[in-house]
Amino acid sequence: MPKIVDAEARRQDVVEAVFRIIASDGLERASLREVADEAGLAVGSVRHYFASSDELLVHSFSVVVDRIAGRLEEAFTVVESLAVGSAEHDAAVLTLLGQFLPLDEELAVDACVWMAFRHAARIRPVLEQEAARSHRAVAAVVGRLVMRLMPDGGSVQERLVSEAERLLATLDGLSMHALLQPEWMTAEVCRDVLTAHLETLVAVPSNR
Amino acid sequence: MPKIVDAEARRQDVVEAVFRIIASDGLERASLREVADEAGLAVGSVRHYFASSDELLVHSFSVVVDRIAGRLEEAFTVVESLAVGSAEHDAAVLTLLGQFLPLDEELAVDACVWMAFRHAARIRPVLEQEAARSHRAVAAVVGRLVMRLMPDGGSVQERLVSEAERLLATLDGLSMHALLQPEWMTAEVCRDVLTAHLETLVAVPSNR
DNA sequence: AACTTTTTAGCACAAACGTGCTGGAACCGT
DNA sequence: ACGGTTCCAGCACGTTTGTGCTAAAAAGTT
Repeated sequence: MPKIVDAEARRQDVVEAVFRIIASDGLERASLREVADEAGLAVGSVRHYFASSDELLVHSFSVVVDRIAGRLEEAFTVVESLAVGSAEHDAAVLTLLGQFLPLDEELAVDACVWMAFRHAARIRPVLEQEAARSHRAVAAVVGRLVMRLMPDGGSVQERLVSEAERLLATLDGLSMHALLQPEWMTAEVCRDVLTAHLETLVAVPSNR
Repeated sequence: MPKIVDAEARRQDVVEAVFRIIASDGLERASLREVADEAGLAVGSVRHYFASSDELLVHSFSVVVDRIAGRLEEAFTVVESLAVGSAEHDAAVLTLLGQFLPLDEELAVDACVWMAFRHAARIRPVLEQEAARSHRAVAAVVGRLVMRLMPDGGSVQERLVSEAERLLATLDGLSMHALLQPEWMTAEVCRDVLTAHLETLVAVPSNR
């Protein structure tokens, strides 16, 4: 039999090389040659594990989507295990929302890569499917969270979707600003914005 | 003397070709040859008006920034001319915030181009300056608007910046979702999100 | 009509890209 | 020891890119 190499682990190495390149030089520099160099391989070797450049990028996209969705699900189970309104619950919610933001090195790379792929998916049809999957996964968690936090339990369908979208937009906007204008955006401002938003979520059902 | 051509108008034609290409095929396809084709010119002609590809892109960026900043300033003077709290005032505020969103064809192209350049500026140093200018211009208008709308007139400096950032993040997030996931994002949801946000802005000063 | 200067068009080159293809290296089961 | 299979490396080809350079076309002034 042949040389035994853990193919899946090798693929993962290559994917992480892709992540590093996207984070530092952008998606357009993630060519086969650059990726191979970054991974310490030859172009032919990378192409042994990924049939084409498109397959490499699509797979990389799916990996980052899985990572983010996994973190969100995990953080949400923590939230579910706590009593609504308790201090621990509020902290867990903030932790959950913090998964969207580039608060440490690993989160920053993921946020950066995720953002790059989502924007690329607008143009490149091969990425469309993963982009839709990513949107569904994130919207599901945010939707459940909003349902849990809203005073009336999100009984009004119409208001639920608009509040979910409002939270999601704020999160993506914050993440984007933190990536693009880091000099104007501190972790403290992020936290303040999130807590302010949460107050507006649990507070006013008011008229409407 | 030579053939007389309105050089500035020609430059503007080329810039608009750049916009169309970015909106439909992304920034990475905005090469000199593609732009020349789209503008109905030869590569050499485009290069007569723009010394290099970088200069063309930087100038295009500055044009879209000027366009957006101009619309915002204009809409803000309308807001300033009305009494705070009146129905016309609220409508004018919504109109102002709507300038960020791809609500019609022209706004969509601008939002798309603006988004593309801002993300590219993370990587390409030539675009850095314009990105910073764009951020300052937009943050200034949003900051003044928040100061005008907040119940205490935005007297608490710290809360003012976090509320301004919160509004800005929501706007950019909404715009991004409208561009990337148009199928999940209707103009109605956009409006609902904005009105909901405005209610949270004028409502609770609360504790803190 | 001739001249001058702007405008337009295009060629040529090096660099980088994806990909089809070939050949050697490494390694496991026999 | 020795095949057979997998893994690794790289060449070669056709495209596309930015840019330096040349030269024809166009048009107002003399």
